[in-house]
Amino acid sequence: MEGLTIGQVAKGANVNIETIRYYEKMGLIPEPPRTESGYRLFSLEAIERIKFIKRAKELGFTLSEIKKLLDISDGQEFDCQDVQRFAFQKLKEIELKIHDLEKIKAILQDLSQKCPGQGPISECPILEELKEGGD
Amino acid sequence: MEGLTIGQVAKGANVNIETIRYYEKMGLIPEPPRTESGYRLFSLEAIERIKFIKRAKELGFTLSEIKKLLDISDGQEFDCQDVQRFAFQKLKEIELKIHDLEKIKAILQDLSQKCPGQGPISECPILEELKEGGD
DNA sequence: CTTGACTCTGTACCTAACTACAGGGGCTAT
DNA sequence: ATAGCCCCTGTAGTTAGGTACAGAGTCAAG
Repeated sequence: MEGLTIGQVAKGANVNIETIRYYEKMGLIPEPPRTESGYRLFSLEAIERIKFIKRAKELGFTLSEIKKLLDISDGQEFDCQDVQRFAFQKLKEIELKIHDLEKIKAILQDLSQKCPGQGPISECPILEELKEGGD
Repeated sequence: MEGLTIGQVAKGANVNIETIRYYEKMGLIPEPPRTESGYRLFSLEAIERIKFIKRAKELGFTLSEIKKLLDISDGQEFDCQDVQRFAFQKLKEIELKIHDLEKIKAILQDLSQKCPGQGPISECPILEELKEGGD
């Protein structure tokens, strides 16, 4: 049998089976070919695609943003101007995210240095540092 | 009248009023003092706190993670070892997030360069680039 | 001293993103 | 050839994170 079953893909990408069918229904992954009896047959790429979706979600992107990203990368998005606009906007967002993450990172580093392994923490400048992140 | 009404805070943080009450109920913001008639009176800090929550959400943190972060920064978390462990783990996560964002950023830059402003896009290595982000 | 905008509590409703059946069929090792 | 695990569709239920009333009280301006 050529290709992976849905269960193998689920295991490989560490999601559950229903999630894969859900992504398929939502258009995030292409409909795979089927066996005679109707079983889905996936390629290894499907695993990578699902892993990507997972990562992007953890970065705060919604499934519909991720779909757009994937559509573009698949060449499904033909209006180049639209792509440019989308890419530019996402780039700004990503830069802001990186910026904010760097700040939280610095704060956490600071925090864990101030914490000697015992006793209470006095005060932390977490909010001060993040007053202006953007909107 | 000393302090801000919930409506003013909502406007200032650009969220709606119900969200603020929801965050209060969830323990993300402290219960503010009240007027005689029962109106909440917030300080400016409340706005910053809510803005922080908003930003952190956009970075893919859940409200309960954000709560933990805030509890620690408020000094509500007294077990220093626990703080250390949490901080260390979050630092790893953040570094991974930054790393993945940098990758998506590079891809988008690449994409928008390949896109001259007209015609279809051929193929994009978006998945190739993100094969191993971590899990 | 009333009108309109604001606030209160409590409960119900909503969307995104799953997750869990139910009922039925397929595959494979003994 | 049957037991045990896998897959199918379809539909219903769940969780997180809000959002929207309803019904009642409050405040500030004219």
